[in-house]
Parts: sequence; C-alpha cells; structure tokens
Amino acid sequence: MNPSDSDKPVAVHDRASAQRDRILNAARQCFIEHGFHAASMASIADAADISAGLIYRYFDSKNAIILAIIERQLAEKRADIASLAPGIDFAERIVELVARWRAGDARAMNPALFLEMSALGTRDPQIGNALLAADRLTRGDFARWLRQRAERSGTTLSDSEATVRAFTLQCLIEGLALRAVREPDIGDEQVAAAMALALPTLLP
Amino acid sequence: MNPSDSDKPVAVHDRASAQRDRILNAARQCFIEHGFHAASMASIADAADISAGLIYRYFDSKNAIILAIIERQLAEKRADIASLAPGIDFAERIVELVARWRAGDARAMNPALFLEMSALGTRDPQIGNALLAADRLTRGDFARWLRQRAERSGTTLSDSEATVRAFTLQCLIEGLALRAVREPDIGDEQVAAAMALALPTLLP
Amino acid sequence: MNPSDSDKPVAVHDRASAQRDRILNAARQCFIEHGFHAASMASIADAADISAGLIYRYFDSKNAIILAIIERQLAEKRADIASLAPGIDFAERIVELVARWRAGDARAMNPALFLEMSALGTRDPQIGNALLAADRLTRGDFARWLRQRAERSGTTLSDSEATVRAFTLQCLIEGLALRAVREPDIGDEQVAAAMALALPTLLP
Amino acid sequence: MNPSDSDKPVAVHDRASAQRDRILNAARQCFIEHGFHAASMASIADAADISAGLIYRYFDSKNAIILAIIERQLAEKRADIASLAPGIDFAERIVELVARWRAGDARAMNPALFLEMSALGTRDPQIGNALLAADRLTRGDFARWLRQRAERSGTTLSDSEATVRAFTLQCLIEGLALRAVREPDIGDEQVAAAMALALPTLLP
DNA sequence: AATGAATGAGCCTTCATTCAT
DNA sequence: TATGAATGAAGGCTCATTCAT
Repeated sequence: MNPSDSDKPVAVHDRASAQRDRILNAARQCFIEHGFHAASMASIADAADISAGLIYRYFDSKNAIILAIIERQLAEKRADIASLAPGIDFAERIVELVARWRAGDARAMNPALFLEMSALGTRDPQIGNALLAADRLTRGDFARWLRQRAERSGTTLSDSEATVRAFTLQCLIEGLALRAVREPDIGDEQVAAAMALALPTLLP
Repeated sequence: MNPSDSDKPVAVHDRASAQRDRILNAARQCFIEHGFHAASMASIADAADISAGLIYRYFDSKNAIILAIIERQLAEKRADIASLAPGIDFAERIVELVARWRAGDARAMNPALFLEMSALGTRDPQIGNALLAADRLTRGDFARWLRQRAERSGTTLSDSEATVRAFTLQCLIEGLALRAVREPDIGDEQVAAAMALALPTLLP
Repeated sequence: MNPSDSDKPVAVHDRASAQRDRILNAARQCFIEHGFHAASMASIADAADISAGLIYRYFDSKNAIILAIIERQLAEKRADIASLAPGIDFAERIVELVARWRAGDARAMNPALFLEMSALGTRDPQIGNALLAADRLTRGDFARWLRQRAERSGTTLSDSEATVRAFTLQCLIEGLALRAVREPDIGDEQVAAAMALALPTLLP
Repeated sequence: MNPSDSDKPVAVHDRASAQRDRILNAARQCFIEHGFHAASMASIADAADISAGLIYRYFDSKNAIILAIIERQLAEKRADIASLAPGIDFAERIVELVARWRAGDARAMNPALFLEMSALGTRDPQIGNALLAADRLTRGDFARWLRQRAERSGTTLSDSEATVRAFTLQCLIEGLALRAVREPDIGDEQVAAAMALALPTLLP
C-alpha cells in the first residue's frame, strides 16, 4: 500500500470536516455571546479566522449552521445526562454537571443556547421535531437506567413508573440548567442540598 | 370649570398608558410568534394597529419595549407562582398552571418568552440583573409561604431549609415550563404524576 | 366641498404613483445602460435620487421592477406600432419610428431593452408568457388594420391572409429594431429604401 | 524518436484548443440557459467537467469567454446565412433554418444568445464593433450573392440596389430569429407563407 | 397625537478570480 | 496540467429609527 495516496481521501475528508468543525466552534461561541439571530456570519467568519464567503463552501446557509449547532447541542446534552448515570453518587454527579454548565465548559451543553433553541423550537417545526425526538431519547435513557438501577437494588420498576420518574428527573435537571443561566453564581452546596432533598423519592 | 381641559391630566395619562399597553400587548404577541430579534417594529405597529412612528412616542427604542415586556413577564410569573400558594391542593394547582402555560393563556407568563429572555439575560447585564432580582423575590415568596405552611401544620422550618426547598421547587416548576415549551402535548396526568412523586418531600 | 381634503386621497395616490414612476424611469435608464442583471438596485436608487431602501416600499423586489419595466415596454411597443397604422404614408411612419428608436426617444420602446427582455423570456416563463400575449395582441392589431385598409381600398382580405401579412410585417419591423440596435448610424434613406421595396407586397 | 515528446508540440496545441473548445461548448450551454451574466464560472466549469481554476489557464476572464462565444456565434450566423444562398429554393431553406433555430440546433446560431449579445453590443464598444463588422460582412455576402443570382437570371443589379435588398433580407431573417425566440411553437407553414409573400420582391 | 415616507447601516449570500499544492 | 480551497468585493434586501406634515 502506497502511503502517499493511501490516506489522501482521508486527508481530504479531514480537511473538510476540520473546517466544518472550526466553523461550528466559532459559531457556537458567537451564538452563545450574541444569540442565534444577532450573531452575524461575519462575526462567525472572524471567530473562525476565515473569510465570510468560505463558510458557504461548508454550510448552505446560516440556518444550516444553526441546525448543526442545535444537533451538536442535543448530542452534548444527551452525553451530559448519560454521564450522570453510571455511578451511585448521582447527586454529586449532578452538582458537577451543573458546575460545568455554569462555567461554560466547551465540551458540555451550553445552557443559554439550550434555552434559546428551545424557544426556537416553538417557531420552527424542524427544530421543534428535533427537540422532541431528542427529549424522548433522553427520557428513554433515563427510564432504562432507572429500571436497571432498581433491578440492581433488588426491586422492580414498572415501565410507566420509570417514565414518570424519568420525566420528573428531566424537569429537575433542566430546571437546574435554567438556574445555571439565571443565577450563575449560585454555589455548589445549594445544588447539592436541593438534590439531597429531591432525589431520594425519585431514585429507586 | 372649563370642560375642555377639566380632566385633561387624567385623560392624557390614561390615554398614554392605554397606548403603552396596546403596544406592549402587540409586542408580546409578536415576540411570542417570532422572537425578540425577528419581530420587527413594523409588525408590532401592525399588530397594535398604529403607525410605526408612533411607537417612539411611547418607547425610546425596541430595546425599551423588550425590557418592558420582560418586566411584565416577570410580574406575571411572580403572580403565577403566587397563585399556587394559597390552597392545600398544591399539586393540582401546578397542573392547572402548566396547562395554562401550554395553552398560551395571555394572562399567564409565556414559557417560550420566558426561555428567550432568560437567554438574553446572559448577554445584557440590565436584563440579567432584573432576572436575578425577580428570581430572588420569587424564592423569597416561596420560602415565606413554606414557613407559614409549616407553622400551620405545627412544625417549623429554618430559613435555610425553607430556601433550599424553595430553590428545589423553583427548579421543578421552571423545568415544567421548559417541558411545556418542548412537549406541548404532554398530558395533565403526566404532570400530576410527577408532582405526586416529587412534592411530598418538598412540602412540609 | 372643502378643497383641502377633497383631493387628499388623490394627492396620496399621486405621491405613491409618482414615486413608482420615478423609480421606473430611473430603472429604465439603468437597465438600458447596464442590462437588467448588471444594473444594481443602488444604481437605480442613485438615478432616482432616493435611498436604496425606499425602493422596496414601492416594489417587492428587483424582479418586480424588471417585470414592470417589461410591461411598460410592451405597452410602448404596442403604442409605437399602433402609431404606424392611421395614415397612408406607412413607409414614412416606419422610418420615423426607427429614427426614434435609434435616437433613444424615452417615450418609445427601447430596442436594446426589447432584445434583452426577449432573451429573458426564454428563461423566465412569466416573462415568456407576457411576451407571447403581447405579440398576439400586436399581430391582431396589425391584422385588423390590414383588413380595414383592404376594405377601404375596395378589396377584401381573408383572416388567414391578413394574419400572414401581419406576421411578415412584424418580422420586418422587429428586424428593423434589431438593426437600430446593431447599426445605430444607419441612415433614414436606407430604411426608407427597404420599406419601399418590401411594403408593396405586404399592404393591400 | 522519443515517444514521450515526439508529438508534443502538436499534442499540446491540440490539447489546448480541445480544452478551449470544451470550455466554450459548456459556456455556450450555460449562457443559453442562464444568460451571460447569470451563468457563473462555476456552472461553466461544471458543465465542462473541469475545475473552475483551470478555465483561467485558457481564458483570461469570464469576459474573454463571452467574447469568444460571441465571435463563434457570429461565425455560425454567417454560416447559417451562407447556407441559404446556394440553391433556388430560397424560401424553403429559410424555413429549415428557422426550424433549426427554434429547435436549438447546437451547430446553428442560438437566437436567444443572438439577441442578448446584440443588446450587449450597445454597452460594450468592443462587442458593438465586432457585431457591426459581422453585419457588414453578412450584408456583403448577401449582396454579392444577389448580384450573382441576378446575373445568372440574365438581369443586373446595381451595387446600391443589391445592398438595399440585402439589408431588407437581413431585417426579415433576423426578424424571424426574434420570432423563433418569442414564439417557439410557431409552425413552419406560417414561416413559409410569410416567405412566399415577402421574397418575390426581394430576389431578382 | 399621529402618520408613513425616507434613510442608511448592516445582513446574508454569490461569484469572479487567485494560488498553494 | 489540474484542482479546489480561499478571498473579498459587491449585490439584494430588511429594519430600527427619524422627521416633515
């Protein structure tokens, strides 16, 4: 295998997807700072350190970028929540997650974006449907994990019961995301105390 | 008394604040439908059935309207939450409230607007501070009510304990607002079941 | 009748349609100078001595302006051709018309625009249909006139024969329009000689 | 003889002019479909199945391509018209030619392009001059042929008389080209009838 | 108080052209 | 020779805001 052309296609693909990533990262930052609508393509180009025109080689339109960011965000959120599950120290994990949200950890969902895209879903059906689908996935993840956890602790949880708990957990955690946006300097202890209060009834 | 100016001061004031209200109602509708940024002054003028120029006699700028809407929204939210307190059937009240949110009841807070302005608070310090202040008020309301309720049932609740519960309730209820936006056709029963699950530990 | 408000509606309408006219005249000039595509909205605004944004109060888009210009042009062409008919000195009239075309008389059809919009009709079905309809009208006008003329001179002309002559006249005259574009300094005599040669067989 | 460079000069030249042709064919198609201005270099590159950058090795600019296309078109038109001359069945030949124009025969002049470039000649002096020169050639061809034809039929035709007839024929035939563009579904019979009517006075 | 015409900055997007590879 | 990524200058259009009436 000739190395000089064996990985050419890969290289080409890498370049393109690296550029896409570069643009998406820049866009994410701009959207966080100014909102989807107020962030201009020029500002994204600036942040990505490329020319404005070049963006259109990688994305059809600003809207396509917004969509891509939203999908990323949904994936990040799913991952964030998946990261809660494994252990036993559930409350502690949530505290950490909220702290990352508040800190603006670039690898986690951004809560302000999360709110804005939720509002957007109200007006744009395509986005609305994507959100709906993602929410159902998340709830399913949660319910599944709760039943496993129940099993592990020797009890059982009916499907519907698991779903109600998952729903409630979702409300609680997203409510925390909202708090993280509106009161960015709330302390970890407050979050921890709230979790200590609410979780016992929700977890099997 | 000269009839032509007898009640002018009052009339003028009435007229002016009626106009302001007219504009704010129109703006609210436009903001709900298109978002703060995408709603144009022209569309607001249209909805208010006045000319675009006239708006500037009552508001300095579009931003001033947004601010006014946000303040209204915050008041509505406080009222919404105050309406929860009085009775004993707290869960039922929440279900009703969420139903009104989902239905787009014009006299209640609009949840999509609530999300969007929360995101906006991230970028505009003036808004951020207004939200912070409102949240503290709400939490105070909640805590006070919880302590009264505790007293009424013969127990006591420390200040800090009341605050934690208030915080948790806030997360839960705002989480429900978010759900109302993202899953507008969730049933009342799901909300009721979630409340039945979560409230017992939170209420004294 | 109070004169100060009796003609207000008229005044209002006048203003708007005066502005539309102002814009169309400017657009016509720009289109003649640069072509439909190459003329910019900014150049039209400049020529009309108004701001670029204002144009959009009177026209939906650049395309709407092009359409309006084309319709105007078609009307002008029909009028140009109608002006040929009345007299007996048909050849002379044609010579005059071609002279006006060559001179760029603002009240007559502009032959360069005529060519460009004919080409455009190939690509834009809306324009294509408008042209087709206008051409049929013109041919009808011509045929009707030929039959009247025949009658007046004591002969008759069948419908189909009149149509063929009308078609031939159309080709000849439009061919002259093309010549006016491509050889703007051809002399009147050449046109007159050509007409003297061709018309006898075509006119009854 | 070293096979690797034996026929290089020829090959290179062939290659280069083949590429030029390839590009011009693609450009012609694009120009017909979208017009000179609206056709993009990218679309031409696509149609030619080469990269956009490569075009610039063979042509200095888009304008150079337009110029080349126009020159080609003028040659095609001259050939089209030359093809009319040889026989006696002149009318029939014209009918055939118009049919080819309407059908978009790739080897004949394209009438929509013909119109567009005529309009362009109004604005770009270089093009205007090229058109003028071509028209004079065509008229000369025509006049020469008319005189030969006269001779053959035993009469004579003065230079100026031949020129007037040539001019008139040109108008008629170009008028037909215009008709071919604007009424693409006119029947051959109509064209034939028109020719039967008009030609007798024009041909010796 | 009220209108709506007018402005002009700024936005998204396209495209001819260049250049490193 | 050939590619296609990259640029940057326009271009069409929208919109908050102002102002003469």
